[in-house]
Amino acid sequence: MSFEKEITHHFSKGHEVYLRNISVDCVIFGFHENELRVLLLQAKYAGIWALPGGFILKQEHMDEAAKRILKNRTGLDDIYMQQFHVFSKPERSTKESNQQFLKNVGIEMKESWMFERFLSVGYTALVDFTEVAPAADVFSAACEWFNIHTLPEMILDHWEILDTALQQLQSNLNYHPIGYNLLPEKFTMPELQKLYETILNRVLDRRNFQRKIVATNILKKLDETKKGVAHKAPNYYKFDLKQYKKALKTGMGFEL
Amino acid sequence: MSFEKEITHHFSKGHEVYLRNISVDCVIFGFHENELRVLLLQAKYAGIWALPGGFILKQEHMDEAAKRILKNRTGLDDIYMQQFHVFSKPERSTKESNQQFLKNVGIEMKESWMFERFLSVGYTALVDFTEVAPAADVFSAACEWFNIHTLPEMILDHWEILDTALQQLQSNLNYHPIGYNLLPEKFTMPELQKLYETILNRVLDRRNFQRKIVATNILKKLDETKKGVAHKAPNYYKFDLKQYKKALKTGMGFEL
DNA sequence: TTTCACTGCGTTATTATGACACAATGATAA
DNA sequence: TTATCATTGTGTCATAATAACGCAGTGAAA
Repeated sequence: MSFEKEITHHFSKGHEVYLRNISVDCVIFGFHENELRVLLLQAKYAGIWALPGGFILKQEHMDEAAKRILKNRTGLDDIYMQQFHVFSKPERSTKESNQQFLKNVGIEMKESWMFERFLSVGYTALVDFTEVAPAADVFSAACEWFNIHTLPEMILDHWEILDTALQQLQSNLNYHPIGYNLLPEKFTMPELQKLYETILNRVLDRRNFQRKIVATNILKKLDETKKGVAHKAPNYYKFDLKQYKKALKTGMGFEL
Repeated sequence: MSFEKEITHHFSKGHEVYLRNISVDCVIFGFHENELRVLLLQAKYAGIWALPGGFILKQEHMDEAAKRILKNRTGLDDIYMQQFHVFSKPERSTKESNQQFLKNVGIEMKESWMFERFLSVGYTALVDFTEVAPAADVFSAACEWFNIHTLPEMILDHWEILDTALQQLQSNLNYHPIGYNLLPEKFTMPELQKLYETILNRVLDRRNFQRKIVATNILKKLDETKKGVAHKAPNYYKFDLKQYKKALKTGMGFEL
């Protein structure tokens, strides 16, 4: 299908497939080079950026919709995602921006379900940066990672959505060992600490951090040290999946 | 307007006023006689119970919709409410039950926005039991308080919604001093402790509880003791609103 | 071979927590 | 009038958790 046809179809027939008035936006976090990053899409004909989002199929669980969106943008399957908030300001309507988008494409349309007001449900995903293959969709010109401290201008209330996700990530980190999803399978203690420091945005005592994280029992120390590194080589660790899941459920005492 | 006319109008024209495919359900907690209670509505013609719920007006913030629903059922204004989860199972559709409802009323209708699938956003409200005047709506035969341990049969997934709300209340209680909304203006230390014990569903040491709650600085001890009580009269306390709000924001360390 | 930045494994002082003791109170019963 | 007794207010102590810091080991680079 041609680009214009696809757009026209989505605007004129989409309401036959999707639920009305409600959308899903995903805040996809990754960790790379000691930086916390989020995956953003660049809207075509505008240059402005947006969170990867989409709509819920008429017979689809909302969680499945979020996973479908994640899969399309990252190629990743079977990732833990979590809804965290519904954004519902009446002014967050996409009417003008969607009409502008159509105009830019060169399509005229008087009415569309896409011109109505949308609530948006925010989802958080934590992914292993090294496994992601960012892919744009038909509405987007680009799909890229951004450091959370150097974000570009974003459409609508997407900055607010992102900020809320970040706050939730920070407070979750205090009670749940979140690292599992953001790091490669094996990692060093300094890497894990940097992840925590980056998310919490403060420095932690190296030795106390190690003591507490080891006390949770969620780590397995591997018989392998990092190679080709200046100074003393740190040991590799990996998560003990069984203990980790147990810890997630009980929400273990875990203050840093 | 007659009852039948009102129903017919809601089913045939409601989509011109409300957003589609999305509803709001409220879990309204109260505390009375050392019991945690929730406010439920009894559906007409069915006898089965339901959480007070409703829909979002086309130009209304979702929080306002929740407050409107609360106000209509309790008469209360200006109450703190919080969204806590979106329930989105495709099977939670209200189609059959709504068709059955119409049939019972004696109305025939082939199509209605009310037959479509609805996602529901759960809201929690904490109210002062003594101030509430439960009021049924046009769909409901009764509006009553239920002890959370002796709940009646409920429609759809409303038990799941209530259970999720309760869990969230419990975990919030560990980090935020929630009592303010559930108690009358002045209260005794044993009353406050009973509230915590009821929500957490375990007994707490009287002396350690007092030490910790006083340490948070959110209470003001009044120069007044409870009258007409057997044994030693407990002192009255009230919340120091300023300190209380500060504590809510910082999410003070507060484990029980 | 030395330097140096970093890692791994400790110690100590302070604070928070859980478990329990005891005197004070005031309606009720003797 | 006085004794009783369940309940409240305050305090103590042993233990656990936490923060702050020391020091030796390692291995690439100088």
